[in-house]
Amino acid sequence: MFKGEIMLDIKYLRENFAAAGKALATRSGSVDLSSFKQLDQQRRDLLSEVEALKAEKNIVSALIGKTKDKSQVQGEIARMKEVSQQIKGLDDQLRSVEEQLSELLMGIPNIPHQLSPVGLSEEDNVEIRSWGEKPSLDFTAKAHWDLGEELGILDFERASKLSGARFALYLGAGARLERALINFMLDLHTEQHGYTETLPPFLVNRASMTGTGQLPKFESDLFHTEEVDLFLIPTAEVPVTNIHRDEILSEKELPLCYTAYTPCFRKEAGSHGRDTRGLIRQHQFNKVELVKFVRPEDSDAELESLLQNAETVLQLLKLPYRVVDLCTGDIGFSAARTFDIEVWLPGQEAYREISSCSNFRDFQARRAAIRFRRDGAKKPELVHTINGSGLAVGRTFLAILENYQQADGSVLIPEVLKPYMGGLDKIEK
RNA sequence: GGAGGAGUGGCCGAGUGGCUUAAGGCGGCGGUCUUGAAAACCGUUGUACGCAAGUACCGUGGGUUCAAAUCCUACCUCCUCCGCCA
Repeated sequence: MFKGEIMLDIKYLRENFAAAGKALATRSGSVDLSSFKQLDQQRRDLLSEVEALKAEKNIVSALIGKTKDKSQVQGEIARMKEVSQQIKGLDDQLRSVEEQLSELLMGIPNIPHQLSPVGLSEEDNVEIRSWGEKPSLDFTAKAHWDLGEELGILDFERASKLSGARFALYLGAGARLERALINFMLDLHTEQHGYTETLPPFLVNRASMTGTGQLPKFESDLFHTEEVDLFLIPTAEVPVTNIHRDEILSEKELPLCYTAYTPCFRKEAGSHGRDTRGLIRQHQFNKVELVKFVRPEDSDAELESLLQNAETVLQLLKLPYRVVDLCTGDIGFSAARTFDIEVWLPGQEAYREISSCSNFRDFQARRAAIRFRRDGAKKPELVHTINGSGLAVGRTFLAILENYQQADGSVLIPEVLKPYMGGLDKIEK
């Protein structure tokens, strides 16, 4: 039953138990499926037992209803009273078994895509292409936090006074540049790439977080509001994907493509000591997200085109990057396949992630009950969902600072952003 | 925050304890008629689990009853009025 929710893929797991376990084993972290078979069998046994009793109850109750003289059916009434108690008991057992089963299933990550390279960690990711020339500077490249503070467009000290570590205060041309990037990205994706702009809530409920896979497993990564049971979104993926939760779409409206600018909030629990300086890892950052709902047979191609839409942003900004195919050990919980785009940062002499584009196949669609009906078909099918950053705005901002820095400490404005900067072509002291 | 009202199928809407496996209408689909179309008429039209019989679902969760869309209860959402507020 699992009221309201779509049955998790119990049938698939039942029929492909060994294969699923094997595929999941290539992921990082262990998945314990040992209790599945027993719970599944218990559930089915209870279900058939309780349904038989309910069928009997329905028939006898109808008979009692039709009988005018209730004294003739006192025996039936007494018996049904007992049957009702039995049903109540069995329903309680069933609910408990289903809760355990649901908890187990909700904790199982997505099965990796067949095309994802098998590997244990980041080390085994596969670079599939790179674009652009790394700038050859005839001076020592500065890190963006030094550049930003010297130019007076970033103030980390005051941000920490306001909120604490891992927050940033943008000032003047810096604030303007962040806003310019948001507008530039949204305009590009809506006007050139065919996405519909959305501006969703930044706080969502448990059902939404569960639909996309953040809950129940990753609650500790999320900011939560105390008085009402809501969470600050860690990515626009959550509200935007959940737009169509519990809906049946029609085949002709697919693919549905949305873009959204939102701030994102992450606790970054467990990353103490990493990227403590600068904009790389913040509790709050801006991101423009791309989200697609597609037919299953289109999802591989649609991921590729979404990836290109994200790459286009970097190409227009003339920022060098590479694309990495994540291996099975490095893919996130909900994703089946993920391409990361990593931008070149001269200040760190390293590529750093600036976008993550994933095909979730039917994983989120199942949890969030997002389906579509093919033309002429009777039964609805699960859609595939795809999303990716297009791009992380804060990281784009810092990539511009580091790649466009000049010997005198000033920073040039990329050509395509000038109209968004009121014609400004350089940030200087 | 205070006082009222309401949540029923894709949509509108009837239903205040048992011939409701939810009336009727609209929309959708199929058909009859037509040179074709419209109109009219006839039929059909939710989701999940299950091989099936069947079971569940009338905002959500509990409860009362042999029997709940219908009664009780808590919560959620929306509407109206008052207060406060960007």
